[in-house]
Amino acid sequence: MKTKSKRAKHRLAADKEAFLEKTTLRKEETVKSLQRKERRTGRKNESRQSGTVKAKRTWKDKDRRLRRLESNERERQRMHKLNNAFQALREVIPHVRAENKLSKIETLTLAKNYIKSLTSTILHMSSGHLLTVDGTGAASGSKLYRHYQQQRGEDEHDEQLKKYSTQIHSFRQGS
DNA sequence: TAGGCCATCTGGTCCT
DNA sequence: AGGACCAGATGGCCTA
Repeated sequence: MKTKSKRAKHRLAADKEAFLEKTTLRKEETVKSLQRKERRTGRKNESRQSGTVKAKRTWKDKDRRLRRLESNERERQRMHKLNNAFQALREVIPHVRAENKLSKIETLTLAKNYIKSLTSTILHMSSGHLLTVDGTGAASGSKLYRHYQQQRGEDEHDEQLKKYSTQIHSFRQGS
């Protein structure tokens, strides 16, 4: 695992505004490069086309170009939403230092193991509680527990906890 | 400088 | 038909 502390610190130091500025800058650069590209291809097309055919094509090209730009914008918005969701997920995963920004793949992997460890913990606790209360183990909680054991095996609980805490540890180490 | 991560563009496919 | 979703390509930034 790659060390992230420096980059993460740098990212946090730069506030949201700076980030937005950067994004805008990137966007402007992209637009400029697209315009350059367009001018190049435009010149090429101009040399090939003539008369009304040329006018029609230009109109069609402009229309197509406009649609493309619109769908690019929508795609950008969609990706921003996705990134917001990633950020929200990062914020609910405990025991990770705030400045240690997780990558997307790290976020997903850690979240998966966290959910697994929580699930097995809850099932263990509810099963133990119900068994001591009614002594039969016939309650729905312990049925659920038995089902979980059939699916996962008895040692899975400790495995999940170990896996999760190891992962947390490795992120803390920045390894 | 190589490699990882990310944002964006793009064309294809699916869905409403 | 038009928007949403997806995956590949590309290029920029950052770190070791």
